[in-house]
Amino acid sequence: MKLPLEFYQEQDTLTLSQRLLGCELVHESPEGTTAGIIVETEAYLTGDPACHAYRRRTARNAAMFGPAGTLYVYLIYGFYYCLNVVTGPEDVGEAVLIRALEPTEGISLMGERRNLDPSTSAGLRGLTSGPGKLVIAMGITKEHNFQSLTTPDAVSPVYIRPRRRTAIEMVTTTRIGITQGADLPYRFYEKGNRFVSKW
DNA sequence: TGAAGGATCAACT
DNA sequence: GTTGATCCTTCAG
Repeated sequence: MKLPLEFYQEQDTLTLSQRLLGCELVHESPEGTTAGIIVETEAYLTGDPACHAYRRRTARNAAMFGPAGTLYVYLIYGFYYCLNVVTGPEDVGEAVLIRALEPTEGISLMGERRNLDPSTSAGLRGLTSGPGKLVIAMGITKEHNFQSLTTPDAVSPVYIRPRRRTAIEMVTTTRIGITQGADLPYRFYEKGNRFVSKW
């Protein structure tokens, strides 16, 4: 059921950013399985000054240069991790940032990880309504950097599967929290979904 | 060798 | 609306 390698290989980064909306991100962790529908993404392309791979390949951004369908996890502001899906051919540093999820599975486990009460409306929304939050709720760590979304390795499996739902209305805007390339329309989210981080 | 700054969040006023 | 928490990477000297 998981999306095959070809899904990541055969589409460019901007197309993938849009097509990942409505798909479901799954983590089969030792504590239990958590999953959520992707409702917000951002694209980071080569030649884009906001992209970590813009300057050159370094130890930090090396995963972005891996094959499509690889995970890129990195620390931001010293506190939080962000989760990216690597796209583009090998040796091309492009990726899609997953910015928000709508929880579907393992909600009580997410609540424990986030120290929130999912039985309240605010608590539920707070589980995954931002890139740093969803990484905590899903139990994803820096150990998942470089892991494949299609070929499980030693770390607990993370993958994305299609999820049938009615056609969504998509909104295209500029990206959040960056200074370079701030005018580029590379952010995509599901219109009206309350788990989107900001609208 | 050092210092600046960043794809964030939560708790303040 | 503003600010503090806190750490790793990068670039300059």
